[in-house]
Amino acid sequence: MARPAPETHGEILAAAARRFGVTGYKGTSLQDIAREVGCSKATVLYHFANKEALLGELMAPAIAVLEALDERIAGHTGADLQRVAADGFVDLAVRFRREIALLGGEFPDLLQQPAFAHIQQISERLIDAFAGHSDRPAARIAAFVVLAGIAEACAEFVDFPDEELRPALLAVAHRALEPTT
Amino acid sequence: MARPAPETHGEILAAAARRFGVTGYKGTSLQDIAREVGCSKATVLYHFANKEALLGELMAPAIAVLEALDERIAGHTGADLQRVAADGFVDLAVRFRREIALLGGEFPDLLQQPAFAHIQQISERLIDAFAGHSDRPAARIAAFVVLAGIAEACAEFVDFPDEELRPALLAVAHRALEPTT
DNA sequence: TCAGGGTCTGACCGATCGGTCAGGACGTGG
DNA sequence: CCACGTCCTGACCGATCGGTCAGACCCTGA
Repeated sequence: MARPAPETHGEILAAAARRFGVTGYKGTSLQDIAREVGCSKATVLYHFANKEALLGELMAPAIAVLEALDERIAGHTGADLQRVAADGFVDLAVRFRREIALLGGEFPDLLQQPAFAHIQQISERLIDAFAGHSDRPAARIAAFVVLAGIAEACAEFVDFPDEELRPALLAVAHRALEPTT
Repeated sequence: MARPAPETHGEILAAAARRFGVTGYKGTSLQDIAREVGCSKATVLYHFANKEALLGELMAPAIAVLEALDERIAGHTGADLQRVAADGFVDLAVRFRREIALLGGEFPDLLQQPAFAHIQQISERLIDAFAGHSDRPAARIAAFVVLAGIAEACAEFVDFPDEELRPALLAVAHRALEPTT
């Protein structure tokens, strides 16, 4: 091969994003990624400690924004909280919909891993915000439907332009969420 | 072991449903299922041709009801269609939420298999019905959010009583779906 | 008593998984 | 010229996967 410039790291990252998006995390082998890059599996593991580290580096920007949103909603209450959470989450989901898509619906499994444990808690706080801090089952169920539905829709409509997807998701979110009592 | 009655078939089915629900289809091995039953992996494969046949028998009732819903919505139009589709899907999702949960978010992968290919088409017709036959992007996006969100919520709220889950899902579905123009 | 069919099992198979390791190729500074 | 660090590789590892197979066990009917 004799690559003059060591841009392999980025190429592996891009190839992994593509493969994860098609066949999911568990469904993609290091062999698959190496084949797409055109290098050996050992090279992939030279640039990344292991498969999980690859996923971690791929998700890092999205997670950082998610944590920022988590801090932001902590300063709001009532209907204001609901609006800030919905707007913030839709914006995040649209911006990072490629990252959401590449998980391929494997959120539940991946969130079990200790490295992503705090994301589970953040998503629970988001549900709580969507529900307007209400613990009525109907409010919590509606909040979950909105959160999960938006995430899935972002994975589905990956090729839609941002300026069309974002307002449509915002509209359905505000329609679906109950007004805070 | 010396089992007097050959009820092993049903025991394997029940054990598979439990395991799939916890670790998903791909994440559950025939070994896992055999261990839960207390028999050998070979016994599992004596009662079922292969792993996919096991899943097929587990999902058969839910698929039959889904196909019935698909036929039923074919006879309606307009706002009537939207209401029938939403009510029918919520009812189906609640009744078979255990089956939805045991797929563990692996729908996209599993639907690729030719055995489940027609389910993909049914879900597309459901989206179409939710959107009131509109091809406006916003309507189709809202329809997808509702469909995916309800499915995910059913998997999440597996232990909720039917009579509490069903009306809550119906309410959020009717709120979220745009009125047909 | 014995033949036959249903049930079940341990041993085994090839494939693939994530991951390790010794070492080759190559550019660079002393 | 040589030593060193970076980049990369083929060969290999143990584990696990879904699936096969010959045969053991047991009940039943002739």
